[in-house]
Amino acid sequence: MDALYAMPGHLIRRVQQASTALFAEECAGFDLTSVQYAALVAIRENPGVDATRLSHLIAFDRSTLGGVLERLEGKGWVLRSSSPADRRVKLLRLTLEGERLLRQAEPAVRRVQQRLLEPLTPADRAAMLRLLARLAAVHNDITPVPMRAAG
Amino acid sequence: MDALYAMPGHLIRRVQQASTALFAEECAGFDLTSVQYAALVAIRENPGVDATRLSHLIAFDRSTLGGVLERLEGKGWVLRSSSPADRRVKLLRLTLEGERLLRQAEPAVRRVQQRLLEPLTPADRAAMLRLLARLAAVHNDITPVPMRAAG
DNA sequence: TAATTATTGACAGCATACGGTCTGTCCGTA
DNA sequence: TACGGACAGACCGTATGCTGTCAATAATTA
Repeated sequence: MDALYAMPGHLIRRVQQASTALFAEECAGFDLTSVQYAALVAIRENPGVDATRLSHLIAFDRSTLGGVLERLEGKGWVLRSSSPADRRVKLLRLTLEGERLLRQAEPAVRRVQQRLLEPLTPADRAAMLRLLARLAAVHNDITPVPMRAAG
Repeated sequence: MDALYAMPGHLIRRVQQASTALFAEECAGFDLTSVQYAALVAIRENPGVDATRLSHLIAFDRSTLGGVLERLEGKGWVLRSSSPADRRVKLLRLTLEGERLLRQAEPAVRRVQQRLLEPLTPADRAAMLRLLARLAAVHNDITPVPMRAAG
């Protein structure tokens, strides 16, 4: 069992669990998950994206993203409109409600990030960010998005 | 969007994604997920545990673990037997098949852990492990297992 | 001992996460 | 211009991950 507790895979899973729990706690009042938050931010910064490009931006599986967008649309935070240029595509943008929610939630999300690394010293926090970014970047080069959109 | 890519929460999610992808790749022939592997190892090291104690050991939600155990039992790797001492409890142990599979999969799992941190320098690998362990330990003190079993 | 409380596993329900498939659509090319 | 391949979104199926609830049973206490 020592082996299991020392495995990076297991440790990363635990930290991810902590991250999700902190997000849920801080954003309890917003009916918002971390996944939905990432999607909203990406849509705000890229109004008019389609779902496939969005899935690349935030590294979601396309199937997963479909459900996420459906719920965001249901809550009135996102609009999906057919593209006049390409009838396959649905363009995404935030509603005013969506933008308002995002502004309101941002302080809570900042607290999540802060609390997540709080147990570390400032130097260790910087190191952790650097190392995570490095691993994420390498993975990004190898598998930009879970399988399906690699080619 | 820069903000999103620099958030530890997002980065951890990406690294966890990489970890899962590597596990799936290395263990493709075993019909085994990382979650199932952790459960098998913990049962091997603690023969006769019940599901609730097991969920503490590997930090799974109890409900989630139920489904995992069901699948492991279905594949003939785990036995669930009623406890004579407490009729609420089902005791868990590996079958011979389960032990055999675990032995066979272990090299692949080691490769996963190695490949996951391979992009880092040896010094950075050690740092990463230390920092992850620190964060996981702190979270462990605060929420031993997702909600339900904290008391 | 009887009533209360706690615990265990099962189940329902929602939200990711991923792979596979299908239909409709676009686009380059013959 | 017809055709084959690439691509977009919709679905389906499986596996986590978590919350809440329930019945059975154990432990505690009045």
